[in-house]
Amino acid sequence: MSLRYSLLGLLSEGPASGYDISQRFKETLSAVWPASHPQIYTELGKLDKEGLVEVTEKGARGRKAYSITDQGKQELKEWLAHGAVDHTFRSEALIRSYFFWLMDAPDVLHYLEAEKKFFADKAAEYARYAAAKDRGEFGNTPQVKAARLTIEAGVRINQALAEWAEWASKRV
Amino acid sequence: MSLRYSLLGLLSEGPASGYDISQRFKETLSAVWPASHPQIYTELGKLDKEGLVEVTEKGARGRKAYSITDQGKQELKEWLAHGAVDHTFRSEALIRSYFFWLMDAPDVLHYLEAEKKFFADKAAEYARYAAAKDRGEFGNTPQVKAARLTIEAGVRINQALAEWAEWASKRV
DNA sequence: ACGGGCATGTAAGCGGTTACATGATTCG
DNA sequence: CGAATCATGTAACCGCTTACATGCCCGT
Repeated sequence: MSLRYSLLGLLSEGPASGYDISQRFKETLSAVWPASHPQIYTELGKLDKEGLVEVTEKGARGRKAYSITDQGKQELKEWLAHGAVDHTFRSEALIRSYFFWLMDAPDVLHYLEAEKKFFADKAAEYARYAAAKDRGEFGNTPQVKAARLTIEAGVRINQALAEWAEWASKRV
Repeated sequence: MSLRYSLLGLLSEGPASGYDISQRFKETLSAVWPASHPQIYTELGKLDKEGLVEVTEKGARGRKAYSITDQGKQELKEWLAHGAVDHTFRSEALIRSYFFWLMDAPDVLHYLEAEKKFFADKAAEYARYAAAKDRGEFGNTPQVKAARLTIEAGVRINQALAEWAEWASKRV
């Protein structure tokens, strides 16, 4: 259901094609939710059939720009106001730590080193993006402000995990 | 693939039934990876067919205890040593922050308040568990030490998100 | 003895990934 | 003009969830 409402939310900012949405996802939302392009295209098709979005523009090479309908807006607001929150958390990378006892210490340290770097780089990448938003490079619309909050979560999670990797390697 | 290797890893600690594994998952691993019981039972069946695990004990009311085979051990070690790490991160709860601009400020604050509490509670729950492990209540085997690292990641992520919710509510 | 939770499963369906396919532009 | 990349999709498959089904054991 998450992708569904993500699409409705993104289309609330204005009409967009599948490709547009794919790009916008990469910028910020991908920090907290992945979305592949086939899934986006098929989901847009479903939303269209259900009348929650509609094609309002056709451009070059088969480009179809979708707009959210009133029904779509209503469903999105309903979800935001009353939809249950799913707190499920998934991280394959962390599963492995549970099985460190099956690995040699040097391999574990090597793994943790790489993980630390990965998370630190991600955190830095998101932090740069956040700083650009703070400088007003994307304007100061409510949308940008909200996205600023989301990206901050990305920064903090990745920072926390980089520190965790550091801490863990001292314990091995 | 993650569940598959989680099962092989858990069975490396000793024979266990589907239910046993379900319980052990809840204790620690569920902080970083969810696993429902139907999925566990079906995956154990598949692993059995492939010869990576085998039924070594049959008990009351159809209980089947599985053990990891040599082939299973080998496949697990191969994964731990050379398997690619998937860093995908999923959190429905954070998606919503991207759409705060569609909500009334009071609703947003209310949502963030609840989120903060949720994450703080989770962090505290995992921290209690970690403290018990540090006190040696579960022994001091390599397995317990590794699980200690995993649970620490759970603590830190949830702490980070509780702080994020606090920070975000000041920015609304 | 029987009600509630323990324990084990099966089946259907959806969400999501991977692989494949194709035409349209842009750039060197 | 050819290569790379942009942009849009389709199909098959798999992981995972939800709902259903069932028998056993324990406490009252």
